[in-house]
Amino acid sequence: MKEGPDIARIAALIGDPARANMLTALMSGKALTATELAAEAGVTVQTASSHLSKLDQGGLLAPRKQGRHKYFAIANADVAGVLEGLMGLAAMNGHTRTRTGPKNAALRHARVCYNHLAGDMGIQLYDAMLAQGLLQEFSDEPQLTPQGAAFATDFGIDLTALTRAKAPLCKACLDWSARRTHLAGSLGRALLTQFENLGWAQRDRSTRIVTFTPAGETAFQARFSV
Amino acid sequence: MKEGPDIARIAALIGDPARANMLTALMSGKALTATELAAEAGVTVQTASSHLSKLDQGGLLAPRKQGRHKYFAIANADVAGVLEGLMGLAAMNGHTRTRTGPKNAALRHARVCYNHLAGDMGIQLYDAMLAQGLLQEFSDEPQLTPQGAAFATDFGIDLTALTRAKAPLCKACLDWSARRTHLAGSLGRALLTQFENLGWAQRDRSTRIVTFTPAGETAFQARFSV
DNA sequence: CGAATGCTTCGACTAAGATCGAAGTATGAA
DNA sequence: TTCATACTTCGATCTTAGTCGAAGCATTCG
Repeated sequence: MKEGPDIARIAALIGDPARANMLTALMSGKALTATELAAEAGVTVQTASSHLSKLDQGGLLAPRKQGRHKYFAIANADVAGVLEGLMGLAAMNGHTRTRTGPKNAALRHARVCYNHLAGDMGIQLYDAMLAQGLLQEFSDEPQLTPQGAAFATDFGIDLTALTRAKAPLCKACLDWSARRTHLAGSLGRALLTQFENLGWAQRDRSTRIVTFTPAGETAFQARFSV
Repeated sequence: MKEGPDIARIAALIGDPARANMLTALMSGKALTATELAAEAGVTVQTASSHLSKLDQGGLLAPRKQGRHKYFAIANADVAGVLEGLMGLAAMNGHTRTRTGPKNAALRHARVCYNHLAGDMGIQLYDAMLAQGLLQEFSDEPQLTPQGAAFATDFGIDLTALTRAKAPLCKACLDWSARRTHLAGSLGRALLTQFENLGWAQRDRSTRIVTFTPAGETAFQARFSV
């Protein structure tokens, strides 16, 4: 009955528990199949299928058919941003479905947040890069310094390829578990990939947890100490 | 049933049409009473009261009692950011409750987006400040240049007071009607206030429309031409 | 070609919650 | 005090949409 974009429709889309669980699972950045997402949300495949088609129609998901599988992923960075924002709001107001346990502790320690590293280690990475002068904050947004660029190249990251893309290189992302800033953007993404390539860490398929090997943990600590 | 913040609860909060209308109305930055919001949403006061208490409990609103009135406002910038993000998503997918008409045209031309200027004129302001070297973009986030600081002071804005506050001075905000960037942050806010103080423009109480006087329009065009 | 797997459609059931009338509380004015 | 205004609470009704069983396509494999 009013003017303006129909914010209610897509908010309601995210507002269903089953759909929210699916979206949260997809925030790992990985594409998942309908059956996997059904398990993730705790519903049957029929129900999941109905939900997924609605999310797709709402433009929140980008489905991709591959043989008899259908993979779903978050549609774009805008959607991911809104979801992270909602997580922040929910965390701020204590509306967390607290299930404290080892799983949750691992999540708080190191996890994937739409393709970049979050959790305690994500925060440490960000703080260390600031302290070492690799990053600098301009009005709350991080900016890569010349030293930072040299470091990135030395670390095996192709900066020219990243800057060619339209996505911003550095972006601040607010962590919902600790309410602290960590590094997003294409550089944050490239760093996590590089951690994996170096054998320092490994992403878990569906839980968003990032597991560092003992050697990887020490190498990380040596390189990114505050 | 899952770990993580309960994103569904607050998304569902925004997802009800009546509540979404209230929130959209409050995006003007002005505080409104329960009765005004009831009219805005097209429901009775009883219903509105129920909705408002839920929004309050969810931490999305900041109510303030004043005599026998109760004023509601958006709780904080985080909430406003999520709402703008949702508007962007909705607009992107064509989920607009299109009611094209003079009212909508005025909205597209100049409107308030959580206290700063948006619409065509907001975009023009941003582009002109970039072209004149008052702003510069670092990784998609605007930054005030020394010339920009001089201009702001000359324009009657107390920059030292703004920088003292914790809120970022400059921030990019994506317009949902045109998908273009305009200036948010405390500077964007101060500029709109200054436009009002100079008698260039006037905000409408409930529609978010910003009306420029003929003199104000020409003064604006003279100062902020690309 | 079956057989098996992954996903979608259909239809019926159910539960959550939005809505409003009516009555109740609080503040301000006469 | 009495009336009026602003808001909240209660209770009943009713619509919406989430859910799953069953059946139907589509794709791959033996």
